[in-house]
Amino acid sequence: MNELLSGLNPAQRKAAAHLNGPVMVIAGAGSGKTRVLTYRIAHLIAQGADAFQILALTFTNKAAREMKDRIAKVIGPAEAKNVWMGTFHSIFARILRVEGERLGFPSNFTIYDSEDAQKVLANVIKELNLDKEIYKTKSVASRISAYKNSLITPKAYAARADLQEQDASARMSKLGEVYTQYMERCFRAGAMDFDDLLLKTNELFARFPDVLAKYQDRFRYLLVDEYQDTNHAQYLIVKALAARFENVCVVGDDAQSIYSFRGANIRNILNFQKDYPDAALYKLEQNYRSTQRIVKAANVLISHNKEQLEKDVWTENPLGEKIVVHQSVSDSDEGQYVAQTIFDLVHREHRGYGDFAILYRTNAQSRSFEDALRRRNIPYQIYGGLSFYQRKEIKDVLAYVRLTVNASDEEALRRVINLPGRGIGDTTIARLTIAANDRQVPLWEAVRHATTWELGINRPTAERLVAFADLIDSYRIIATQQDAFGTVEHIARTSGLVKLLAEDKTPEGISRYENVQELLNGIKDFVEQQSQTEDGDPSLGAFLQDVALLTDRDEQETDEPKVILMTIHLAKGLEFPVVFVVGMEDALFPSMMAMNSRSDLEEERRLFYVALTRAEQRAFLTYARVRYRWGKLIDCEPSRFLEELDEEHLDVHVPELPKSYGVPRELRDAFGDPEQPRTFRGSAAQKMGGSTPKATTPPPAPIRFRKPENLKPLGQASSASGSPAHELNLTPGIRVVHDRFGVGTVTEVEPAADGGKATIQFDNAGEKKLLLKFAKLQLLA
DNA sequence: GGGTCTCGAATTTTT
DNA sequence: TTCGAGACCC
Repeated sequence: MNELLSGLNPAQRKAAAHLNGPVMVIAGAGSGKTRVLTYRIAHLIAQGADAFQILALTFTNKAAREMKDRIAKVIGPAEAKNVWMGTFHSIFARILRVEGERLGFPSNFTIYDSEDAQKVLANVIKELNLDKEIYKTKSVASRISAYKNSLITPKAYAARADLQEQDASARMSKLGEVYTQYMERCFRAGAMDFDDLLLKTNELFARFPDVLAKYQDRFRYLLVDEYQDTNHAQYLIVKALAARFENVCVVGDDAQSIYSFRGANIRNILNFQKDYPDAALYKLEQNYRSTQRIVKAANVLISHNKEQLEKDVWTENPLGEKIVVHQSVSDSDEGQYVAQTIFDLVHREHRGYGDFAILYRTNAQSRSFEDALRRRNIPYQIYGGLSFYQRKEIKDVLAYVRLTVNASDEEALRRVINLPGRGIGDTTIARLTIAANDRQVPLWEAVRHATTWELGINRPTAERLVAFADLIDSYRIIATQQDAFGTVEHIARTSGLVKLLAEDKTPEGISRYENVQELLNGIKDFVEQQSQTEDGDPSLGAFLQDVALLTDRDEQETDEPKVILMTIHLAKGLEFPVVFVVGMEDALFPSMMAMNSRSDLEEERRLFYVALTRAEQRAFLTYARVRYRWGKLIDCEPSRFLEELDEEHLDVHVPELPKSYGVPRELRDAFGDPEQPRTFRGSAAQKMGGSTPKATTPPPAPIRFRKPENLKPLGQASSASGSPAHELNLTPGIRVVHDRFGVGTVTEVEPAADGGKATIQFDNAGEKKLLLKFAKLQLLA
């Protein structure tokens, strides 16, 4: 054993070697967490555990893939293949394919992605004659998703007066009905959404103890990666599976919990020791990634959070350079500074472009960096945005595939029934929908019976419907005779989809066409891969299962090194030699939506912690004084997080503003208010600049990131005019409704020129301090 | 049924 | 500003 684990440090080794009983590993950033998981699995097998008895759960396909690869290297690919390793969703989808019939789902059930789910909801809302301005599909979807992640089924919801009241106060008193209908529609379509995969697994385990026992017995060793990101549903699944043998090892870092908006519950990791009182706790505190400066600065930052597990991350790495904090005049200026700095470092320090990452809070920020990088001919790659499988043309092809595999799949049917155009319009589909709803059957049945049921559809259209149904049936036959590649190629050719794409000669059209070709190549790869393994399954159904839970494809690793641009969320788990964290401004980072409550703010701080700890050697933090947002130029203040960093580790660049800066054009346009003396703009900026020259003035001015309190922020004077929120004339005691927090009582009002602030005690969301200028409050009638 | 226009909304997003 | 959805027109 010692030989196998000899490459680990003492803490890592203990964590990897402690095989029985509950174990929690708190792994600081860059502390070799994956290494521990990998060696723990290898060690388990070396100690005689059957690879088939090990279940390792991750959050992303990428993480699962990486771990698989690493384990294969340690214990050999043959044995590694037997370990059940994958995302929560893929593992439990696999189990539900086998066991789902107990819950009434066919084994070929479809997995609806978020887009499908929202379309179903939109239909339900429409059919229930609800106001779509109030029942916005997005917010309805996120509410339902939150319920599912808390295991609140429509039935459970019906028993929860508090939740109903909360929804009613958001003027969605029919939410329960929408939820019920939505579930019903998915069920009839033989479909589960992402959340269902967890919800139904819980239901399965709760209702069928024999099934639970089977999997408890099978998975004697559980490992969970990124445990801090588990939601309630995932938590309960793990708990249920672990109940018998309690050989459960969770690995995570509470300081990197950044997905609470997706239902992740940081309490799961904070309470692990309460759930398993005799749990062993190991802390991986040695950081192998970053310089001492970065590690120390990150520690100081995260120490501002109240809720956290105690740990002391340290490193033996060199001290490294100070973290540069840089002020820019504007967002475009910020872009230029970053591009210029990358250019300089590439030449001065002989770095490659691939050494750099630019991390931002919101996708919208990428533009100024793209512009600046392009101007300097610096190659870059943006991550995020639409993934391959979310593209329309790909989803169109896959919809045919889905329909072939599962004819009940309503969303797939709706998507392709008139694509390419077959003369089947909205009216016809509406009639089919009514017929299917009346009979409580899948929409497909109505299509199939278009000529036999009395639906009021005219003869030619009914015949076109039957022809379409025949076409899909013919695909089903092909699918039994050919592998996935053969079938999809046949579908692409004969459905008319490819022809449709080929006709479009615009650059976008050509790209769409190529994407479909790319999909076909991917299917060919899949088929070849499957045929190489003895128990492989190259069928269409197998392909669809494989693809339904993929969001990204392996990023095309280009040979050319490129500067990476991505959101901080996407950067979690990655590392880069040089990192720029940009847009370090209040209301941007921390996000405005997160500034009202302690827990939200702490999550933003963790997000900054994640950003900072991505850096191996150098980190740059930049902010701008003004920035275009929603088409308007707005005034910005440096992020409060910057003040929280220990200045000992910082190198603050606040360039002297050029003399000609006086009244810059862009500012004059936006803020030119003749009645407003405009000295303070300049003087505030000058003060910021004044502290730069490090050696000169005797009493070194303390670093100030924030404007002195007595300076009114620019722009407010002119923009303060009547937004509805401060016409409400709030006084303490008034009951109001907030979009997100629901109903609350005003407890305190602080008037100000810009609308002021109000403290509100929300019935279900606690006390919040809201800026009236931004909070969309409504009086409760 | 498909294109064009206007309006409105606009963190983060592992699956 | 930009993106998307929905209304509206041909």
